Amino acid sequence: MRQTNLFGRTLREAPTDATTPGTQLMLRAAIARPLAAGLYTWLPLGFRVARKVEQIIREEQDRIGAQEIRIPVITPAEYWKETGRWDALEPVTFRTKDHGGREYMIGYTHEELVMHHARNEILSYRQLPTMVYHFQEKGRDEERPRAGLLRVREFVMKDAYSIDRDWEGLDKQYWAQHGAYTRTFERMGLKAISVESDTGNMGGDVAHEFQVLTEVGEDRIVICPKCDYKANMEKATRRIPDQTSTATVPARSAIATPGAKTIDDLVSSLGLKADSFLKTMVYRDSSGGRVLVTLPGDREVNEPKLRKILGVSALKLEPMGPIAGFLGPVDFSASQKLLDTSVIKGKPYITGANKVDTHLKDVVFDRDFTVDKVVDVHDVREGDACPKCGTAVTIRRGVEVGNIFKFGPYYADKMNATFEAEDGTRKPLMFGSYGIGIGRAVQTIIETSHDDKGIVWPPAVAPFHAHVLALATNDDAVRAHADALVQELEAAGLEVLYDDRNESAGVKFADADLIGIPFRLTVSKRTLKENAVELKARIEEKGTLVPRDEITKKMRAVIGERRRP
RNA sequence: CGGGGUGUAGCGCAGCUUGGUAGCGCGCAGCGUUCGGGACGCUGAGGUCCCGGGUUCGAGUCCCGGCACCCCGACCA
Repeated sequence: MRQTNLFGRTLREAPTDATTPGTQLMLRAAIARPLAAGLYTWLPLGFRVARKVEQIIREEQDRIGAQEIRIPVITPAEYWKETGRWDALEPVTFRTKDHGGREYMIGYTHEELVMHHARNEILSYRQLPTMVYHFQEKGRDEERPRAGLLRVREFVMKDAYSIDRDWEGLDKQYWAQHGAYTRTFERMGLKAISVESDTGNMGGDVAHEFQVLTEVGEDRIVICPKCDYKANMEKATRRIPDQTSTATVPARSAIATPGAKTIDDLVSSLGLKADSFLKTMVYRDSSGGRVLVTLPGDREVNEPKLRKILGVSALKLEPMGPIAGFLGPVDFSASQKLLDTSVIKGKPYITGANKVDTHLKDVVFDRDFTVDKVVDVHDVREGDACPKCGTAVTIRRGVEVGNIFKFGPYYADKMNATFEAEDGTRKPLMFGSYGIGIGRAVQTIIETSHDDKGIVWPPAVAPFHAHVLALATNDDAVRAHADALVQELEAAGLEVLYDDRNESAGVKFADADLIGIPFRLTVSKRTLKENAVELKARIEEKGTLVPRDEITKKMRAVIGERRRP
């Protein structure tokens, strides 16, 4: 590929609205261009990377026996209505109607469609287990796209679906995918770790995410430095010290706390620590009843955990008017009262009195108030005890590059998808799904593999194997030699980007560093004199002269024997 | 969903306070000189100043309304 013909140009300066280093490099190196908020067009350099990422995924999916199919982008409403997700996904999906008024959405994901086909194709246990996958666009009307390709509104995902007779079979295919993911990310140069995750609006209950730790990530991951515990903060738990206070506590009494509407206010006005208080909040459950949630003043509600407990997809604090800020669990009537597991038994707390400017002191759980359920609804923090081994955990940011879900019969039950088992009974198809976002993977590679000059592509996903630079393109001898070299390399099966532009050496070197192709081959008057070519790896400071007649063999060796198809 | 910021040439920005011929750097085109780390000279092209309305003799600039994009926060009782 001649660079004079390359569609898309490199930028000296990144647009100011590109905030992460990877986004800046992605734009500067002509990987992709924005079209609208959260919508990007792949340019040739980026598209080549995306295709290589896809190919690695394809090979690893094929290796575990998954079969490639393709389901349309435009999906009819009827299947989504069977599972209730037509309504549940409304706020985050793109929808349209055909001329006959029939409703469609751009697939947010494809579980329903796979399940629909599966129930028609799979009649007998003899056809199981099986696994299919496809690469297809997903449309998600994200409230807030961000960081270039990291969170967008349309993107290609590889989504795979396993179908089994029973939990045992599902478990086997689930872990086969887990293994495939580990190999897939390793091959594309991503250091991804597997963490326990919440299942969100996907349904089901067992899930892992593959997270790449980086400061630009939007997820927070709880990691135990000692054992193997790793979990998304949305799901993470901690070992709670078994504390019980046996001190004799005087009867509760009211105290005046004018204007002290927050824990911070109370801490500063009463001079006590935040964990001396109980904070109480009111939400609504799925049937519209008031839910009272009480937890220690130094802890915060973990909304994903609470959503799951309440079975709702969105949470909203109930407007409580003037007594907001003075709420407490004593004598408050609600359809459900929840207490967080970290509230210490027997300990006297200060709580709101459900009366303006008033709190109650010496409030003890079980003596002064009772609850319906004690549940884990609090955030884990840096330094909390690991739930497995008790070591202080750390919290890091991560990008979720892949996820795997074990649904079991969840979709089959809703969609009446059954097969005839060996004993003649009808059983639900056991289901799992497994996703990797292509664009996010590419952007994450850039975020985690660059230096101050540009991208450093892992060889397996680089847009080209080699970047040939002809210095002084107006020199006939240099040009002729570079032309011949490129031809020879391409004939040997190498993918070559050829900088044949009439630019200064500095510009060419700078662009080569920016684009980040693993190997740079320089042809110049200087190298011609030695009858050699300068070979420099992107990750090395200096290059070496390689004799002209050995260069192709040498490049074949460093790239591997891989030929172009 | 809320808050903040920004829209002027392909990119980065100035001009707006105080209304009066739309600018700078990079990039781009032509010619010439250069040619191993973002070269130099000369000449030149390139604008719906986000959109609509208003005020005014006159609006990039002032006023009103809208749109787009970016960032932050996810309501903490």
